[in-house]
Amino acid sequence: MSQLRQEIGLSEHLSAAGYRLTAPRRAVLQVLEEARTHLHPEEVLKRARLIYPGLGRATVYRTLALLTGLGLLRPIRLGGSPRLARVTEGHHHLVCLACGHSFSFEECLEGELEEELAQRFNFKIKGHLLEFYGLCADCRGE
Amino acid sequence: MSQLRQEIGLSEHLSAAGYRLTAPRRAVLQVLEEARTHLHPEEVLKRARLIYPGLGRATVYRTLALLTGLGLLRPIRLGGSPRLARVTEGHHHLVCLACGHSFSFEECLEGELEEELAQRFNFKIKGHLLEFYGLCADCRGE
DNA sequence: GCCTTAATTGAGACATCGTCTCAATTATAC
DNA sequence: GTATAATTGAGACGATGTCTCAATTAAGGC
Ligand SMILES: [Mn+2]
Ligand SMILES: [Mn+2]
Ligand SMILES: [Zn+2]
Ligand SMILES: [Zn+2]
Repeated sequence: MSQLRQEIGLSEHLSAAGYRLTAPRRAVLQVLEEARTHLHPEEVLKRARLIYPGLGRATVYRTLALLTGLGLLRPIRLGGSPRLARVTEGHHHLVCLACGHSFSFEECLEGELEEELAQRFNFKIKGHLLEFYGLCADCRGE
Repeated sequence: MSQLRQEIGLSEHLSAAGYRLTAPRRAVLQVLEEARTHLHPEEVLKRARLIYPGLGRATVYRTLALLTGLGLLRPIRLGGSPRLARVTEGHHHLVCLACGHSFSFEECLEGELEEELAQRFNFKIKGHLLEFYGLCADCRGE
């Protein structure tokens, strides 16, 4: 019996939590699932309107808040601008304080710490973010 | 000869970088140096006006941007609201995605990684931020 | 399939936050 | 002191995010 990894989408989570699956929400969810980068909230609105033209700004923000409250989404801030990230993605960045550019890396050291903190604070940890910040080569004028 | 640890203030950094030391800026710097928490930018404005009443909003944001560009200050986001932090402070938080409350911890694992990344990206690292996020006990209804 | 009903919606006013322009002020070097 | 360029506050402006409310609609019970 091959045990296939069950990929649970955002919409399954939403309805499992007792929220209605409406057309406006589906549009927002689709945009989030198809996004390959950390999207700006207004970019989510723009893209979702291509799927569901009448979509209101408030609905987008309401849906984003819903997903955040469920621990599925995470608002981050990269180089001054607000972005959205799936909680399960790793976020490891170097961010330049002068120009805002960011660079990604993959190393992850937080496994051990996570368990310890979860116990100490009675906290259900869903993800983490590690940022180093400083000045990039360009901004140091080198 | 006792080697006293020289505490260099923000204003010394500013003038060393060739910026003028004006009364409005001094007020902002004083607020930042006396702050015991991560301040909201608008809170900086309010407090600095107690020192220098005529202070304009733009001047505050301009000064904050200056300090950020020099790598002395770091805009962070805690539970949905923008905050300012001294770059040299450690920032290790658990943040609840539902209510926004945050908890601090002290453990720090990033020393080794820091050097490696600085080389790889030719980046001058000034500080870091480590956040775990998830759901606190209250928000899980326990 | 219909009905009922509470959840959800979009419009648009509103609030907050942050930026920009420009004429007036002022820190600094000489 | 003077010259000069940096810096300032006012206030318009733009962007982002929230709120209210009447209209719509998903979902469950029949
Ligand atoms: Mn990691
Ligand atoms: Mn650390
Ligand atoms: Zn840079
Ligand atoms: Zn919470």
